[in-house]
Amino acid sequence: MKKFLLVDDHVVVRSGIKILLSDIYNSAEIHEAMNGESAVLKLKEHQFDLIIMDIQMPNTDALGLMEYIHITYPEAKVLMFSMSAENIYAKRFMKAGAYGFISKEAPLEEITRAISIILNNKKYISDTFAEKLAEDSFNGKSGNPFNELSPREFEIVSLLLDGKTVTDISHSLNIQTSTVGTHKARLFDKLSVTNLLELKELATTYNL
Amino acid sequence: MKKFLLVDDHVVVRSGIKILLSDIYNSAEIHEAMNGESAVLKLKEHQFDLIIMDIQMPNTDALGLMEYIHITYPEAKVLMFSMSAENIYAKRFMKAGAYGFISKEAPLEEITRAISIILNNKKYISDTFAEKLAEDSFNGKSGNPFNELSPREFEIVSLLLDGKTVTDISHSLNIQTSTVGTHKARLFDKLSVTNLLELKELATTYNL
DNA sequence: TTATGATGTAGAAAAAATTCTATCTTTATA
DNA sequence: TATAAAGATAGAATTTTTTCTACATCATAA
Repeated sequence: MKKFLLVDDHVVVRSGIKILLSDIYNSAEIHEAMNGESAVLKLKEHQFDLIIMDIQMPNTDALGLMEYIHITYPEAKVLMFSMSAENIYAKRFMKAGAYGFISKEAPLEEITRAISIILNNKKYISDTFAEKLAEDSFNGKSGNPFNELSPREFEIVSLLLDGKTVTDISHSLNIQTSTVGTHKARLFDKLSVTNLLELKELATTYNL
Repeated sequence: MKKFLLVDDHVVVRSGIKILLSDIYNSAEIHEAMNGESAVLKLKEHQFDLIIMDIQMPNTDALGLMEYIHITYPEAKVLMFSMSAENIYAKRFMKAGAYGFISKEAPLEEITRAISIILNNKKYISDTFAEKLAEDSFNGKSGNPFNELSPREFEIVSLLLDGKTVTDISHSLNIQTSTVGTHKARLFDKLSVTNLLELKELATTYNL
């Protein structure tokens, strides 16, 4: 008999997954937690076959929780659920020990497939995400993406995150705006972001 | 026998609500739509007792859909579902003709209560939302600066927060970039922000 | 009912940002 | 050490954004 733990702050989402699970794994034991705190308690009381966790919960640091679980229960298998499509967090969560990362927008079959793959002790990686990963490991990159930045790029990224414009930066660094622009384009590329807000988000997750 | 329509892009959420509904209203007929387009089709085919709709769906302008429903089927009753807590959107949706607005974080009882109230032809307003409304009318001004924005400005601020550029917006709204620029400048002024990051921060503190 | 202010729109001009290409320099590394 | 890769820099051309002005519409308060 399988034991599942659902960590999500939304009742309807939990119910939805619950139905899905009990449909496939009859007589499964399904526990729920609506935040990190109650998840930690549940984990102390039970040993789960699979933990399904939302990445965005108010008052809960999902990444921190993932790391905690991985360290405290190394064999625990966690499938991360994201409200939005595969995003910049995926890699981070996989690195923190998650067994899979999937969007709630994914079709039912993909969700059930992810679950069954993980229950068979394999990691689940969506096609689009796999591509990204392959690309990265091919390039030998790993770790904090901000570490890939050159000193000058890092200097500029900090100013950018401070709300400074390209022109501001060109003034305070005494270089041309085209130079700042070039740095900016290169650093956006290295960090795989396409706009300031994404950059901000990335910086926040790496608490820069 | 009741007829429901669920409009939400997430399978798990739809299933969750479905269970909830069929638990209370046995033999209810529950239809599903995963986007605005299919919702419109469903609406042409059936007459629903209640429409439950997510406010955030990719490729779907939920507010526009709400307005469309209200105009095309004036007696239709729509309960808006929001992923985040009651937020700035609530007021707008109620204004657009919604019968209720509720967070998916709400406890199960509140959700079922909201549904039954609306089925009895009354509008449902959550306590916290009612409080906010009262507060607003008491202060004359809202505590939330986003309420000062005009509909168009609000539309644009949402897209901006979505990482869309001025040009992107001008295309999707079929207006000139200068027009978008004007709106942007006015809304920055109203919100007293000077750049996108400040806007984002403000939006976050008001959990938009 | 009229005047006022907010709103939605855009043209034109100006400013800012981006892109592309090309140096020169520094730093690995075969 | 020679050579290639990575980094810092810009000029020029182009694209995007901003700003300023203007005008029509609409709601509303006097």
